[in-house]
Formats: sequence, C-alpha cells, structure tokens
Amino acid sequence: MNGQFQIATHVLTLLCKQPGELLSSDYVAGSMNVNPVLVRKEMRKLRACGLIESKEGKAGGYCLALSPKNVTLADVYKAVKLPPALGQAKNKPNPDCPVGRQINAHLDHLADDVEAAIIKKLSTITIFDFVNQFD
Amino acid sequence: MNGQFQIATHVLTLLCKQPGELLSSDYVAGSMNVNPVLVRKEMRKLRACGLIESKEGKAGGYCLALSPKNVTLADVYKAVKLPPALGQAKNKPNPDCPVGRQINAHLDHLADDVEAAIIKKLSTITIFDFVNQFD
DNA sequence: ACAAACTGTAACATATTTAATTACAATTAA
DNA sequence: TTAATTGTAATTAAATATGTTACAGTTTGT
Repeated sequence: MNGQFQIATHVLTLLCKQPGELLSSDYVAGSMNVNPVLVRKEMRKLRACGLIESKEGKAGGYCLALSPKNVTLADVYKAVKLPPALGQAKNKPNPDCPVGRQINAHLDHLADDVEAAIIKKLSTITIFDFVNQFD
Repeated sequence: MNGQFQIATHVLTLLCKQPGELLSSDYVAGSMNVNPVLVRKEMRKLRACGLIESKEGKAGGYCLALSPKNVTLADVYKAVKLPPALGQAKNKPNPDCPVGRQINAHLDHLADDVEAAIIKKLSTITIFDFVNQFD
C-alpha cells in the first residue's frame, strides 16, 4: 500500500485551513497518525515542485507557497510521483516473438495515455475545491 | 512493481493473433519471459470475468471467449484488479482533528472518480484495436 | 552565548506486496 | 497407461513502503 498522495493531500488541507501559520511535521503527523519523518519526506517533494515553503529552526514548519485556487490535485499527483496506474512490468519479452518484440512500446504508449487521463481528471480539482468539501 | 495488467494484455494479444488455437501457459510464458504459474494466475482472473476459456489436460490451453472487438482494455483492467491508482493509505487519521475526521471519505470519493476516469479511457480501446497496432 | 525546537536527511528495521519456484492432484488426449 | 497440461497451494526471494532512531544544521528566544 502506498499512501504518499494521501499524506500530501492531508498536509495541504491542513495548511489551507490554517493560512499564514507554520505547521510542524509533528503537528501534521499527529492529525494523520503517521511518522513525522514520512511527512517531511513528502514535504520535500512538494517543496521541490514549489507547492509549499518550509522554514527551519525553532518555530519553523510548513506553509502553502501558492494560492489554493491555483494548485490542482494534478500538481500533487505529479509531485509525489506514484508508480504508474497500470503497473510496471519488469520482464524482458522474448525478442524472437513478433508480439514480445513490440509489446513494450505499445504498453508504454498506453500507460502514457492513462497517466494523461488521470492528470486531466485531477487537474479539474483545486486544493481549494477539495478543502471546500469539508464542514 | 506490478506487471499483472501487462501479463494479461500480452496473453490476450497472443490469443488474438492465433485464433482458434489453444495456447499453453508454457508457450505464453516463453513469449514474455515470466513464470508459467504467474500466467495461469492471471488467466484465472480473466476466465472468472468470462474473457477467456481454458481446457485442461494434454493439448489443453487457453483461448478467447469473446470477439476481440467486444472486449476493451477496461474489461482487462477490472479483471486483474490492480491496487488503486492514487494508492491506499493505511493510517487511521486522528478523529479529534476536524480534517482527520473527514478526510478519508473525501479521499475515497476522489479515488473512485480517478478509477472511473481510467476505466473511461480504457473502455475506448478494444483488444482488437490494441492488437491492430502490431506489424 | 546558549538552550530549545524545529527541518533535513541518512541509516536501519519491519511489514507488505509481488514474482519466482517447487510440488502435486486432477484432467485429457493419444 | 503415459504424457502433457491446467489448477492451485506453499515456500522463497526480491522489491517497496513505512516506522524508527539518530543527528547535523538552522533559527528563535532568553
């Protein structure tokens, strides 16, 4: 099981609900019951993509880098870099078989199409939209 | 890495290319360089969904149960039952946190939407279409 | 200057999932 | 009756994700 997208989305939700404040990885980890180091690992990815900012030192923490209306869940998906939705075969098909020789090219193209469909769907939902669902 | 969809699609491609013949798991496994037992495991799923038929005993093997024009890659995707594209968190968010209390419902709904988008995309491609790409 | 509270990150342990392998009962054809 | 094959379980090995510990570096406040 892979909960990286869920962690990232949870953090962004918290940051969105408490704008202007710096939230620590310990605080966030407490809201979701995961290890603070895991949170910091996801935050590294989000920061690398410019979605959040972090501040070190005492009273440090994380905050949004952009307006929640300008960040979509597609940005989050790309930032966390999940394994491909259709999976990823590691076998090396038999090059002497007409099907084996070509299938990886076709499967790769298909996987790209599916990832594009996921991103298209997620790009219709901003962080603001997602957070707005909460009571 | 998870190559179940790729195995299933590879087998269906071979079956489609050699209609009327029964292909053995050994033959198929040889084309893709995986273990024959893995092939038989995926075949079980495809058969449970009615996509293929199998025959036991000497000279047994597998063949398509439907016309390749009537089977889409969405059927294959549903048959192999991959883990959800957005992952699956296993943490239990803090029920005392307003965000933690609700987020799983929202994430689950989102995951359903994404799976629907994947299936929508895959349902536009039949096995016939996929195989037709080959030389 | 110093202590405290953080991030950033590495290293290691644990848990889970997937693939490979082995084994064998049941089935079918020759 | 033998050989080839599916169906399936059990085990091992490999890959991946998570949890944990540790600690250097940074910043704030006293």
